Order: sequence, then C-alpha cells, then structure tokens
Amino acid sequence: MQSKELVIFNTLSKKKEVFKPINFPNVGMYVCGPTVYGSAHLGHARPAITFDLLFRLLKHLDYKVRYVRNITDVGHLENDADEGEDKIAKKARLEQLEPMEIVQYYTEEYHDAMRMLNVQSPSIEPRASAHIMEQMDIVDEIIKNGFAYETNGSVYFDVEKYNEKYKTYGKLSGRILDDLLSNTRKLDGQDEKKNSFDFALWKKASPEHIMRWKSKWSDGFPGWHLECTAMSTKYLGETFDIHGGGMDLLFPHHECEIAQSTATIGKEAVKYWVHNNMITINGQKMGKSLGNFITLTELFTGTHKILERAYSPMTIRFFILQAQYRSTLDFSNEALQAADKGLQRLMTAISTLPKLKTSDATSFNLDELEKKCYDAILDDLNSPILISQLFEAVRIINSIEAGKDTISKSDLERFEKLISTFVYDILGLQNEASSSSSNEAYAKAIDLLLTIRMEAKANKDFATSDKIRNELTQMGFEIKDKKDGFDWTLKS
RNA sequence: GGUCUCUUGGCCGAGUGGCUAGGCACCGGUCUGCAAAACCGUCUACUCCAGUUCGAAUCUGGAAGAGACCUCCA
Repeated sequence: MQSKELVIFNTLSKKKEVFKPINFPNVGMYVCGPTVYGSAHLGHARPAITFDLLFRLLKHLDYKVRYVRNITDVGHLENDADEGEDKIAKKARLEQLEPMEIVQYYTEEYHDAMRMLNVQSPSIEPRASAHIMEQMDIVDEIIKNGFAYETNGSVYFDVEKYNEKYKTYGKLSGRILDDLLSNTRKLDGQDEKKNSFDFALWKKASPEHIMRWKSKWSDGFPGWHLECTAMSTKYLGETFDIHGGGMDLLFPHHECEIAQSTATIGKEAVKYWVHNNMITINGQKMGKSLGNFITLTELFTGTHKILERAYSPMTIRFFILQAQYRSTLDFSNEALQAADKGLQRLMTAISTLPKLKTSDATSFNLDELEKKCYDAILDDLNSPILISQLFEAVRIINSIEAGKDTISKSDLERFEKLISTFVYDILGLQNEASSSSSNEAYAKAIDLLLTIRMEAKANKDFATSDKIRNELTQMGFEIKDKKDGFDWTLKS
C-alpha cells in the first residue's frame, strides 16, 4: 500500500510535500488537543476530525502510527496583565469547584462528543498536569543552554538571544522579530521580561492562583507553550513527523514550541507542520472568546437559538469533511441540512450495494473510480473531491439497481470493499441506524404495516394504503415502493 | 498600524491557463393508482478594472469587499 504517495501541505515550507516519515514505517504525530475548561464546540470538531482523517489514512497506508493528542488541564494564562490567573483556576472560582473537578467534567464531555463523531482515540492522550516534572526539566535545559533567564521566580525565554544563534524565530508564522518589537512594545506592561515578545517558561503563582506546583524557581506553573514540547518529546522522541493543530495556534503557540525545542535539543523537532483552518459563522470565526460558538451538544440536540433543528454527529462529520481542511468552512443551517441530505443519499446507496444483482460483465470502470478516490485523498487530504467520487459511486449503484448498468460478481466484491474502505475506514463515517433487538422488533412492525399496505394496494383499496403511508410519513418514515415490494427508512 | 489569506452559480464547496467538480435547492421528463425514492435531462458561476497570452475564472498589476493572526483560542 505504501506504493501510494501521500502529499501534505507543510506550513513550514508553505508548500505541498511528499510525506516521508523519519523512521519508516513508523509515524509520530502530535496534535494540540482541547483546553478542558469549557464545552467542546464545533470548532473543536474540526481539528479532531481532520487529524482523525489523517490518522486513519496513515494507518490505511500501513504506517505504524503513534498519535498523541494532549489534554490541556493546566490553564494557560488568561492574559499578561492578569497577574497570572489561569483559565481553569478562574472557572473553578466561578463555579466553586476544584480545578480538577472542572477538568474531569469537560474531559468526559469532550470524549463523549468525540466518540459520537466517530473520532478514534489517539494512541496516547497525555495531560499537562501529569507532566510538570518533564516541563521543569525542559526549563532547566533551556536555562543551561543560555536561552532563558529568571526574574522574580519566573523564567522567561530569551527570544532575542535565541534568534541570534538560530535566526529562525518567526519562520513558521512568517513574522519578523523587528516588526514584533515595534508592534508590541507599546503594549508592554511587563517589567520582568527583557523584551515584550519573550514568553514564560515558568510563571510564579500569585497568591490567589490555586493551580500551582513547587519548583526551584517558585511555587508556580509551567508556561503557555511548554506542555506540547514536553509531551511530544517524551512520547515521540526529540524529532518526529507531524505536528498538527488549528491555524490560530500558529502564532505564538507553535512558533514558541519551535523555539523551545530547538533551544533544548539544538535542532528542529518537527518535520511536517499541518494546520486546519477555522469554522466561521456568518463569515466570522467561531470561538470561545467571541461568544458565537455552538457546542457540540447543542448541535446534537438542536438547543441553540440559531439552530433550526438538531444535527446528528455524522452530519457534522460529513459537513466538515465536505470542505478541505485548509479552507475556512462557513456554518449555516442550510449547509448542514444539505450535508445531512447528501449523507443520507450516500448511506442509502451503500446499503443497497450488497443487494445488487450481478451480471456476467461490469459496464463501468471500477479501476478508474478507485484511482480517483486515492488521488483525491492522497492529495493533501482532499476529502471533498473524494466525496464527489463517492457520489459518482452512488450514481453507479443506483444505475445498476435500475438495470441500466451491470456489475460482475467479483467486481461487486471489489466495489463493496472499495466503498467500505473509503467511507468507513478512511472518512470514518458510519451508518447511524443501529440494529439492536428492540429495533429489530420495531422494524418488523413497520414491515407488517407496509405488507398490509401492499395488500390494500393489490385490492385497489387506495384509501387504506394511503392512510398507512401518509401516517408513517408523518411520523418521519420515508416509504419507497419498489417493483416487487417496498423499502423504508426513518429520517433523522 | 504590521503580516497574511480569501472573494466561484439560490446555498455549501472543489478545481484548473483551453476539456463536467460534487452535494443541497429549483425546474422538466421517465417510473407510480397518486406519491416518495431512483433514473435521465435542463438551468443559474467564477467581485471589479487593466495587462500577459492564440486563449484566463485560473498568471501579473491595481481597486473594492471580507476574514485571520499580531492577546487565551481549534
């Protein structure tokens, strides 16, 4: 399978590059996970699904992947002027809870949402709070290497000094140090730092700050960007293949990560930086701080004022996959409903696939379809093109069912395998209709009603047959008459 | 203010120097007792201006509009 070449856009080079792992066939991938101080929202779903897609694809290509996605449970600083109050501590005070209680609650909520979205668990999901020692070690190392200084119990990264040696600060986000200097100096209220763009590696905790750890510098907490460096190094090694996250983390977060790890090990840790774009709502970024976000629970239940109805997790997943991960994706009820309809059509066709009648020959080009599917997904995860090819498959399936195209027995097996690989394994879609035993009984009851309807039709008793169909339709069923029977689905 | 990105049909969203994206919606037809589904077909595009080119929605320059980052953020 590794004859197939994956091309991925590297933010570092701003080009598409052929993916070649450092230690073939192993792949190390680190993705910035959620800060668990609030509910998971639509924005969180995007990187989770994007990198789930990449994770699934790499595994399909037979790479041995270790996927690390952290849980940030040590709050990052709220802002510079806020005297070190961190997000989780603040929320805890508001709700009169222990910080770890908040963390527990939102972590579970996040996990539940991810499970519903059929996002596979990463190989390792480390917590920042469990890696304080490792973070302190890195601070030590950076001080030893001369790229950090201590002021009043806090330790700061010396960006200027770092840049003198490595000259790479800003390379990821396209920033120039002098510009940053002239930009941010006017906002500078921080006398502890040599330069405004220096960032904290260790921060002394103010008295009201309840999340704190003892260290040689002070009772405090690790800096904003340190946990990813510590945990990626610990689980993936000094250098690893892929580091992912949202585009909004590019600066300063990922830029600082590069500086930290380079200052620690003397070389760059990450080979491919991959960033997903944002989800917008009415053309504006959806975000916690903007207060215009929709939580995943609200989406699944339809309980947000701008939602016309509930949208199932698979609809959300499909909606996100219908855009390429580097494009912004605009949310609207209309767009989600279109995604929902399209997904249902896709799933309906897939369920008829195994029931197709086979012929001696196949009247369409299955090889070409397969090639187009691979070409699409291997070209920087172009899921929308892949999906358009899957709709071509839908057209073919329906056409075979209608007797206008034919398929041989062996090709049908291949076709089923192909669809299952791309739809279930790689895109991670799933059929939401479950088939528990209680569902089976109810399905039989519907079948019974429709059998009675067939009999009524045969007797030209259209009053009865229409009554059954109309009432079932009203309950949300979709009744399809076939040449020799019927079919039905329950619309979500 | 600095850096960068985007602008595609009713909506979402791909793509490309010349050849259909796709989905949803709409319209017409086939099928049906009537529908639904399915199938077939049609229609609506590439923000504007100038340039390069045999040819540009695709390249270059300019304008307008929108957005992102520069502060925690997926």
